[in-house]
Amino acid sequence: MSGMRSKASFFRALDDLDRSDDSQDDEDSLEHLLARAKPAEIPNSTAALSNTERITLTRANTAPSPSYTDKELQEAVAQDAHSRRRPQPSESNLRTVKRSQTTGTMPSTTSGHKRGGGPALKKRRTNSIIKLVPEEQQIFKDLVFFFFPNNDVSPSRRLRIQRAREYGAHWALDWTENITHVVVDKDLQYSDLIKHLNLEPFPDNVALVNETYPAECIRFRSILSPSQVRFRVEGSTTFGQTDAPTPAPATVPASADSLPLKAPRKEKQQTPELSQSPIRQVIHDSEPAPAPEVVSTPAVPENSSEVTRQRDALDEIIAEAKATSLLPLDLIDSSDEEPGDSDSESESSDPVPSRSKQEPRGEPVVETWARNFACIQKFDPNNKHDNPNNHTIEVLQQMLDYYTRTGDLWRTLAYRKGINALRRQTKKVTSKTEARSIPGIGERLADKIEEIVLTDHLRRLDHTNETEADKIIQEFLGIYGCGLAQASKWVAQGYRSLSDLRERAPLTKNQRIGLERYRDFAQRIPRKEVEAHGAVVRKAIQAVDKAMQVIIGGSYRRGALDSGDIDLLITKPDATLEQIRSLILDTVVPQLFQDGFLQVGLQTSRRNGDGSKWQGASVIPGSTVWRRLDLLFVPGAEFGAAMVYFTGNDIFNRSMRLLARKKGMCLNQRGLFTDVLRNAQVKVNPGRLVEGRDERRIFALLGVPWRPPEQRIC
DNA sequence: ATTCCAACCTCT
DNA sequence: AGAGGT
DNA sequence: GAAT
Ligand SMILES: Cc1cn([C@H]2C[C@H](O)[C@@H](COP(=O)(O)OP(=O)(O)OP(=O)(O)O)O2)c(=O)[nH]c1=O
Ligand SMILES: [Mg+2]
Repeated sequence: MSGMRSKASFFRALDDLDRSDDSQDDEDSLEHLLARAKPAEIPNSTAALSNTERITLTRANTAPSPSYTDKELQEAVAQDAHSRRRPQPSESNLRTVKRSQTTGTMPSTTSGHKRGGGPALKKRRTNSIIKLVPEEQQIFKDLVFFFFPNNDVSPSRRLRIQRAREYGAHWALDWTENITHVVVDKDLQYSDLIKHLNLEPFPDNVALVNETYPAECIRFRSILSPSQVRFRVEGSTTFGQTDAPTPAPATVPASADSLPLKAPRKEKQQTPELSQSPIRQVIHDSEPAPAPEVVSTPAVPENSSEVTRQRDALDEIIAEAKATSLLPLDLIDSSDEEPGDSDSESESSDPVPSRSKQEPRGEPVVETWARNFACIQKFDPNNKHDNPNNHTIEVLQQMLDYYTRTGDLWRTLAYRKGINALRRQTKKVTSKTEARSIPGIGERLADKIEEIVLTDHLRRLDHTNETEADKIIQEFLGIYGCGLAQASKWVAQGYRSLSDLRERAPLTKNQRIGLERYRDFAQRIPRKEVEAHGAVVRKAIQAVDKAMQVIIGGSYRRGALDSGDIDLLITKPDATLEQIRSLILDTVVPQLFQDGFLQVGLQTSRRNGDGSKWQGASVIPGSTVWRRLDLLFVPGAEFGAAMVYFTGNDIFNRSMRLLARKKGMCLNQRGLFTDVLRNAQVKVNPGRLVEGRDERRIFALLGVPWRPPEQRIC
């Protein structure tokens, strides 16, 4: 509940931030800040502090924005004319095609008699030539749209219609039999439509959608289910059905990105290298009854060479739209029938079921539109080596990294999309125009791509990247309890090192701990030690309640050779949250403190009656290095959803959740919910729980082929 | 100009 | 509310 | 930053 509010404000804040910065050359503003605040001026008093305004990292935009409108327009026009003469300019994606306005190629043309004449005629003239998108992208092919109202010529509406037609839709001016979709404008209601058309029972073979529908379909590159709640026309009879009967799907390149402000850490793990045998442990948890035990599987390695899944963090962040489209559309990669799986993924790690079972029909058919979600992607098929744009991508990723660290969410998003688009090109992109023609790559990125290709270098990175202030901020971000806002503020105030902070800066309790244990927390935790921490906690817990289960999640469950922290999920099939919480907080935690295992609590839900986690630090006997420990209390009924959440990785989670959202559902750590009603981001109705206990079923209900934890790295 | 956006929990 | 965290 |  409070979540909604904070979420809305979260994005508002981001938007503000966004607006304030703008580029050109932003980074040296940090240098200015640094220069301005000399060490001597470091504020000591709290008064000084409170007066200090938050100084943003980036400076106000002095440079004029690109403004290319006119020129662009001319170019577009010229190109249009040109291509009309010579229909197939190799360069352009777009073909221009002449089409009659209403239903050109349609059977049973509804024809052309435009109803009134005047304005319609004019419209027809201006619209008679539309640029059709390449045929394979014409998602609306053979569909007939009726836009309501059909007499209004507002620019935005015309644009919508035009775009729909570019994607193959036929536009019916009059009410005809062959209409497949009625698109109702924003502030009109179902009753208006009925009145206007004079038809009472709205034909049930015609889809009724609101004005956002066509654009969304285009965004997802496919026909979305018109019955989704978000497409509902105000006042229309709300069918109980969500989109169960959804016939069609869509596509999406979309996004899944995260804003890991803290240093993205390279998760070097997975595939234990060759000889390094196989510590590979897999938890298997089958059904509702969580049977969390650890089973070690025999060596996996086979060909360690192939997937060097060394993908760096940036790489991972990307993810969303890797292998795009172009696949023959249907059964994604349910390769099931060929057990050999020659090329890849030893799924050897797959839990339980005997391999013989092989379970072929398990894989859901993934709707085409959902294919590009990172969580659905097969795993790591292509990548890195063989990509012709490899170098360009690497450089752009440094930019992405920069904007990530800098907290610029939207630019980060844009870079990720651009990089993903680039990654799925089959040949090297060498010119600006070539780059420009790729969706997701605009003027500025195209410039950068060209520069990289030509000079092997991006000048912008010279000062953006490894600036002194930047490094300091990076260092500060390593402090647990210090985020970008605090780090920037400290830099602006003139603090330049950890010892500056230690000596003079006012710190919160957690920041003090984070600072004191800076080295400890920065160290990776070997897999073995993660297990050891888990064992200590498990022992302590089971001394009190034998049925209580402790499962190691996070990167450990994904097979990582080392982890940044220890994530423990604590559950019992029939227990409620209250029972688990009180057992842990009242009994186990105090005991473990007494044992000298736990060192501090960092987030302990002490205030909150309804806490569901405990975070702190622990030390394994014989060591002096503090480790961050994260306990999650999970009632049995929420086990599956909690496993999904706690296994991650974060990008994978976001991708799953975005997918759920696109399907009108909501996935969180407690379960998968359906029929969620949102009113502009804000959840109005929490929806109905569909599944919480069974991890596999959550995948299945979302239409995501099961992916073992090792493959959930995006 | 606006949208893009995961969904939560805890502390100050 | 805004910062931090998972 | 890109697309609308
Ligand atoms: C950081 C983060 C984690 N999670 C989930 C997925 C993670 O696997 C799980 C635990 O978080 P983390 O422990 O932060 O991440 P991790 O275990 O995947 O990697 P590391 O080795 O650095 O510890 O919580 C999110 O859903 N969103 C987030 O932003
Ligand atoms: Mg972890």
